[in-house]
Order: sequence, then C-alpha cells, then structure tokens
Amino acid sequence: MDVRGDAGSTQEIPGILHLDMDAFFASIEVRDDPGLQGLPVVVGGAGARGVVAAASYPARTRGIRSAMPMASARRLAPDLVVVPPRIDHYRRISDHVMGVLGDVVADIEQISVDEAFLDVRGARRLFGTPEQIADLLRRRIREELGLPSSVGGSVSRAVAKIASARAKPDGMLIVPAAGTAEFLAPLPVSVVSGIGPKAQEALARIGVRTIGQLREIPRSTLTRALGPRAPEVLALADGSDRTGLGHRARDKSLGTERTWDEDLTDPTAVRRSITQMADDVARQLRRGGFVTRTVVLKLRASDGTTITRSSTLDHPTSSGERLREQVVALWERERSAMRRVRLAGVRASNLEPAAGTPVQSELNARSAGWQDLEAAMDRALDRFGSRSLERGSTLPAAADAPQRRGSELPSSPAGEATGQPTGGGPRTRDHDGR
DNA sequence: TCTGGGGTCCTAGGACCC
DNA sequence: TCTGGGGTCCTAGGACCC
Repeated sequence: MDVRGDAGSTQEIPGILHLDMDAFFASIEVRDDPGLQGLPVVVGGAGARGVVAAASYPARTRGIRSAMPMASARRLAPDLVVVPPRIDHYRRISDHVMGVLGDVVADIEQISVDEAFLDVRGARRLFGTPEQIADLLRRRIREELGLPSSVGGSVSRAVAKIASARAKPDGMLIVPAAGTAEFLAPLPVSVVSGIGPKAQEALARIGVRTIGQLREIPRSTLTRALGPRAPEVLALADGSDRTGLGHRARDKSLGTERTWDEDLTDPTAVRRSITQMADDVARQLRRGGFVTRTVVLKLRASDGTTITRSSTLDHPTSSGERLREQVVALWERERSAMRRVRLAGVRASNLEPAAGTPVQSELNARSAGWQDLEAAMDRALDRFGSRSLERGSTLPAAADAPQRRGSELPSSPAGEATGQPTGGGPRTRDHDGR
C-alpha cells in the first residue's frame, strides 16, 4: 500500500496518531481522591483471585503491572491501595475524552475505553502539524478532565501505537517517516501488537529478540516462526508499513463469565449461576438490538483446563428462556466430568440485528448502556455520514436517557453488565474493563 | 496466595453438498 | 464400488488485546 496521491512534492506526514490515557482507571481514582496522590494505587478485584486492572505510576515503580494477581501486587507493596472498579464512571469520562478528540479530528477510530487512533492529515490546515495537534489534544484533556495522556505519531498505525507507549507517562513522540526503521530497530519484538508470549518464544528460538533482528532473518524462517503474520511484521520492521485507520465492525459476540474465589462443587449451584448468566446475556442482547444464533458455555476446572461447548439454534433469539435451555443442556452433558468449577461463562455469538429495519435496531440500542449507544452512533455515522449526528446538543441529550434507564436496572452499586446474581453464591468483584 | 472479564481473530477437523 | 475438489457451516481450542 502506498500513501495516497498526495502531490509527490509534499513530504510524508506522520499523520496517524495514537492517543492513550495513562493508567486510565488508576488516574481517575487518584484525581477523584487527591489523598491518593503519590501512593501505589491499583484498581481491581480485592478477592482471593482478583487481578490488577490498572496501576498508578508509583505502583509501577514497585514492579506492579496490570493483569498481575492482586496477591502478588500486595507482596510487592504492602501499603498498596486497592480501589474497586467503577466502570460506569470510567465510561462516562471516556465519552468525554472521545468528545474532545472528535472536536478536533474528524477521522477517529476508538479501540477501547482509553485509546483511539486519529488520522490528522485532514486537520493540518486548521490545527497545524501532528505535533501541534497532539499538544492541543493532550492539553485539552488535561484541562477539562484533569487526566494525563500520551500520544504517538507515525505514518502507520502500528508504529504510532508503539510510539505512544514509549512516550508514557504524559508525553508525546512523533516518529518521522524516514526515521521509522531506525526508531524500531532496538525495540524488543514484544512491543508489536499481536506478538504475545507464544510468538516471542517462537522468535527467540530463531534468535530474534529485537525488531531490527527481524530484518536479518530469511523470510522463510520468519514465516515458519510467525505464520501468516510474517509479511505484516516484516513491513513494520523495515518502516514500510502504511496501515491507516480501520473501522470497527459491529459486535460479533457478547457474554459474561465469573470466577469464584472458591471452586463450586455443587452442580446445582453451577446450574443456577449459568441460568442467571443466560438471562443476563439475553437482556444484553435485547438492549443492544441483537439476536443470537449460537450459545456458548465456558467452563474452567480447578486445574485451569478450560472447555467451551456451543450449540447453534435453528432460529436466532434474544429470549432468556431459550438461552437458559441451551446452556443448561450443555451443562448437563459436562457436569459429571466437571467436579470442581472455577469459572463458568455464557456467551452469545453469531449476532444478528434484531428483526426490523436496521434503523430500528439502532434505536433499540439507544436504551442500552453508554458503550452500546456509542456503538450505535458509530454505525449511524458510518451509514449516513458525519453530518447526520451533531455533537454538542444532540449527544448529551441522547446520552441522558440510557443513563437514567441504566441506573434502575443493576441491583449492585458497581454492577451493570454482569447483572445481578442476587441471593446466589458468593459474589465476586465486578470485574473491570481493561 | 498462581492467573479476571470483556472481547476478536485464526486454525483445524468433520459433516454435508455439489 | 472409490473417490476429486471446492465451498460452507459448525464445533472446539488457542493466541492475543485492553
């Protein structure tokens, strides 16, 4: 892929930015409670099997990282402050952040609550160079929300993301087109999104630890180690990658799961729990304006082995009753082999828009949570163009309704998507969002 | 006191059809 | 009385991301 027909004379602009909020959940909690300033703070589950969802920078200097078991984090910092997640709160702040980005840049791809890609090549005339735009965005987020963020910039999306990580905390790093390969060469391959522990192992076996070393490996060797991703990773390494913004496809699945602090040994308790989950998933489907064709039961045994069992329906549904039947039938087939259950989950995949016109299902989605509302707006924008929905007056007004509606549903303070395992077994912490 | 919860994407085998 | 090749759907598992 080449850059657009950009009248050959102009220099190639590193106009793909990646903006990432710094320690998002933890930064919010510290902002809201200044007494936490300077302390090792983590957001996450406090239970026996809790993990860290986000760690403040003082916590990070002690070696604490997200996804770390909470017990390990406590060992590293006995004075650790553990704050339970407030997902709805974070989501509202996320909406505000994305609103700021949308004020300045038309072309945005939000990829999670706390990060987004921006193509600023069209905003130059109005707002200046990528550096100036990044500055403006970070300043506005700091002023309006009191939160730190970092920005990376490049000619490619993958490199912009790597750059933002190098810019943290509270910094900016724009990589010029010509300096891309040089910038990447010394970095470990693990910085590339998509190169996880397994791929790193495979690369280490052929002597590759840095991105620079990737380029010296014969293509065929690299392909054996990485599989079909090899060409893409190679393009990254030599600076020729030009991937721009993607566009978020509509939701493909949705579900809920739960890990118990102590394994469940009573099959009836498991059954009760998964029927509640099925109801909850059905409710999420209806709120989102979806029906599902495939119901998946996920089970993890005490030794960590995980299985999934699915069944596909003749007719798509969003009925809790139907989901419960399916999920219970799947459980009945496995229960004798699953004496101790650590985790159970229910997921609906093969989603389709609920009956009615597409527009109708978009309207249904309005009664869902903020995220769904946003997804619905994204789809509307895709379909009708960016003028179809105005920011400013329309957004907050539309956003008010689901907020009120949402608040009457959950029975637990922190809860929302997880539904209400009322009266049932031990209620674990309500997850997180990272 | 080993490892959460929400997802996406990919692969591979088997069934089934033409 | 043996057997190709292509395509699609379903199921299951695994790697990976935030």
